[in-house]
Amino acid sequence: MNAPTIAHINCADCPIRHRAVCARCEADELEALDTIKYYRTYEAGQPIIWSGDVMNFVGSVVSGIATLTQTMEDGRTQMVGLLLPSDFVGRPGRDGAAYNVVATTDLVMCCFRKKPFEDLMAKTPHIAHRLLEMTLDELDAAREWMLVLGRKTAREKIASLLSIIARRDASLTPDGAVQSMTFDLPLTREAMADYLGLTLETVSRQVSALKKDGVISLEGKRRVTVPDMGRLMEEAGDDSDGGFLL
Amino acid sequence: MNAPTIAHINCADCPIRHRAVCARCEADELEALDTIKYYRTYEAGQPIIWSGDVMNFVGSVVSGIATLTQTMEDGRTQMVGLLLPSDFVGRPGRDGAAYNVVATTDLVMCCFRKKPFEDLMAKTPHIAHRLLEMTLDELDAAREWMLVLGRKTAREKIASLLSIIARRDASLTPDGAVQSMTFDLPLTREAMADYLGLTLETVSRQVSALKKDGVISLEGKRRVTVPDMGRLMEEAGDDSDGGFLL
DNA sequence: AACGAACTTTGACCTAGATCAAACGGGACT
DNA sequence: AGTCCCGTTTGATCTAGGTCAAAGTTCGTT
Repeated sequence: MNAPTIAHINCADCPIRHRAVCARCEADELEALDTIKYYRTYEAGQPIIWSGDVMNFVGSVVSGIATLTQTMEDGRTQMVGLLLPSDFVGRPGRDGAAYNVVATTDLVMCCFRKKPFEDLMAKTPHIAHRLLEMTLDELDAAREWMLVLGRKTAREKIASLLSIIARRDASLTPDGAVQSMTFDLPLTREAMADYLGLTLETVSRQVSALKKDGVISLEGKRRVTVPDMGRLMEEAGDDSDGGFLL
Repeated sequence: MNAPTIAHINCADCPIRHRAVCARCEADELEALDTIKYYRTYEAGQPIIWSGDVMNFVGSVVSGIATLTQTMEDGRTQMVGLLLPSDFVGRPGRDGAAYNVVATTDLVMCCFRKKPFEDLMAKTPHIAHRLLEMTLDELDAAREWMLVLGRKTAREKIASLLSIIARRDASLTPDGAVQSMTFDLPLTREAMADYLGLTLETVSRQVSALKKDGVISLEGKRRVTVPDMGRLMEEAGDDSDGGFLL
């Protein structure tokens, strides 16, 4: 049989180009994975897990978008993660979910029952290594977001969010360095506000301001085009090391 | 020979009670670790790594406290992690440091040159698993902190920080459930501000307010006693599920 | 004991973003 | 075509926390 050229820890055959590729995985490991995985779909708006629930599976997003949120008793909520295709959900070695996971668009997940996955992980070190790598990436992302939440102005926050979404979007259809780009905002103003620690009114105002200043332009409420990614990243307060490489 | 009863991924013999224990590690793995580790000390205020530097070691804190910070070009800084004894530093599989790491007190680190550590990790799956577990814990902590930064008021932020420090402190000398406790603040008001996304003046004011309201009392500027941990956690806005278990 | 430097507190004022409120799409129903 | 609903925009006002400034502590040094 053919050895696969692209091998992800979760799916050998998911219909997306996975962001992360594990070239080390062997064909028989993938086959082992194939025998225990299953797909599951969710509708837009449908909750996937509530914080505190037992979570008897792990998995990753195949298509669609989900959010990870934390909520205080009085209703204040903070989004702590945005799950785009190829992102991993769940925590091997722990039963309770720590966050609410909600599908914000129609969503397909590729799942594994937790126990078999953990068994497989114990047997195949590459999977654990890959998972460690992904978790470290997520940790970096979370820490980058702490800077956004703690120290950036509302305008910088919006620009940071747009820049992150654009970057993730671009990585799915890469063209090397990109100067301008267009994409769909997968989030309502309220969801953006929850991600950024702002109110939806402030989000709306700042989006309007960025539009007025020509940093972005809108087609409808959701379709955004960024004429100059470098400019956007300046607005985000990131050290723009010139080009926008992937 | 005696199998060790407490085995941490980094040190078999570090003079601290490690927060996290890996009972699965075998004696020979520990011996292998012993042969490649070394200790290093830093003075209070001394930088350990600058963001962007090549980092040719990984390690963990044995004693003392270090901070992980990110800085924008204009000087705004956000602390993204507080390294207490037993915390791990560094990223197997990546060369560049992503943050500034600074010793805030005199510090002892237990280090491994990165390459040998990675080799060892490849050979001993338990180490990778343990590291994954620790990284997932850190990710949870980072996400909890996102809620603090994004949605909590200044007073809640201070209470959250005190509660976290108290919790970590207590876990080093555990007594089961704790009602009241006393500890030293390891951070200046400025460092607290950088952690919380506030200014040092606001930190000072809110600490004074918590003191005036009897939530805490101070002995000097740094020694804090919390008469009622439950009260403190209420102030922090955490769902205080009654007792303060560890 | 006096001096300095670093850290902390407190006060007065200001502003970015929150809050409250009203109006404005735009698409999915009848 | 009308209307209902949900998301969005925009305006007017308020306030938590930032900014600027000046004292007060603590502690190590001469």
